[in-house]
Amino acid sequence: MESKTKRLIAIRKILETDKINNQDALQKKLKEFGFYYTQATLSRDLKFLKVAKIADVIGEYRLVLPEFINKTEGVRVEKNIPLDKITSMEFSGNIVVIRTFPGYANGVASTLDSYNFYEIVGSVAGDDTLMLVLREGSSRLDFVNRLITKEPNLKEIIPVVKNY
Amino acid sequence: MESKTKRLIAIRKILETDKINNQDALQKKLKEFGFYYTQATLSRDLKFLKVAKIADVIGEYRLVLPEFINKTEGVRVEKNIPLDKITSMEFSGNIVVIRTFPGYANGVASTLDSYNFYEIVGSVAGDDTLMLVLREGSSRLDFVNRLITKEPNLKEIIPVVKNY
DNA sequence: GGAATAAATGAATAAATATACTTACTTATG
DNA sequence: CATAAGTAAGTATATTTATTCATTTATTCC
Repeated sequence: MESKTKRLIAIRKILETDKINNQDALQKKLKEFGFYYTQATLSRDLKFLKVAKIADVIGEYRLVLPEFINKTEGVRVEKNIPLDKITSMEFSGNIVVIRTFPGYANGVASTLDSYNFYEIVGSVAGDDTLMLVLREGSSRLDFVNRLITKEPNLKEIIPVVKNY
Repeated sequence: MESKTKRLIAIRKILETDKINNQDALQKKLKEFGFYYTQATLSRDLKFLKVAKIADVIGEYRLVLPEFINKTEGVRVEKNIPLDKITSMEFSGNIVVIRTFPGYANGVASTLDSYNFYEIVGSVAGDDTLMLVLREGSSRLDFVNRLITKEPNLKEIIPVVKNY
């Protein structure tokens, strides 16, 4: 049917502009545009369109078109600067301060970013220093363990850390 | 709890390597790793981790970590208020970690700087991440409230915050 | 045009997922 | 220390979503 395509387009348009949190809401919205279909059809449509239902930052579910999903990171196509540019690592509070050879902080930061460690909320880098913010609930040891599995030769640089 | 973090990490690891198509399968897989939890808990975990359930190319559903979702096409329509470049905001300790679209962190930081919020001691920005240091005595809520009065549309991005 | 085949859809239902409510336990606070 | 406040997680259930099955509607190919 021609109207199927129309409906799919309408769905995409709706999901682009409105916050729709389930198929029921979508069905109602479609009605406003003159599309009368059952939930079953919408389920099939969403499967076809690869729409995802994801919780957003405020903890509400939303139907999201695939291209609108926030890739946080990890997809950055920068060559991985080896972590052996790191010269030291220290902790203070929930901050990890990492020193590198001059000029390498950004490279190291983006390498670490690309690993997308759950324990790290975010990072910023200057010239020879970068900082990571540890996630609340994640311990230094959690982070260190994770790091070592990725880059075992860092062991010498990583300070002895207690689990807090 | 410590074990919650461990479980979250395990979930992420499993979803990275295996094809998991529903919470039931995830629950079974977790058992192999010694994690015994109910479906309800996994539902909460997936919400927290922003895992999506999407149909893949062969029409099977899969649980997918946010950063693994393929952006196929289409570009998000960005408005030109600088703060609309913000994609997420998280807190850890006295640090606010703000993510932006690539390249916009500095712009956003200087916009925020220009507001001269009392609650913010200072900021640093990288490429797509900036950090604000909260003033001692100022709560997250203080900051969030202040921010919302400036930029109400940020509400969607700002996490639910308790007053500490 | 009409039989054969495929596609689209709804109704009913199965399956999967989210959540209200409760309990145990941990962490702050006076 | 005691009480409050917060967090984690299970149970039971409500809600949401996917699918099976039947029917209708379109498409293909003589």
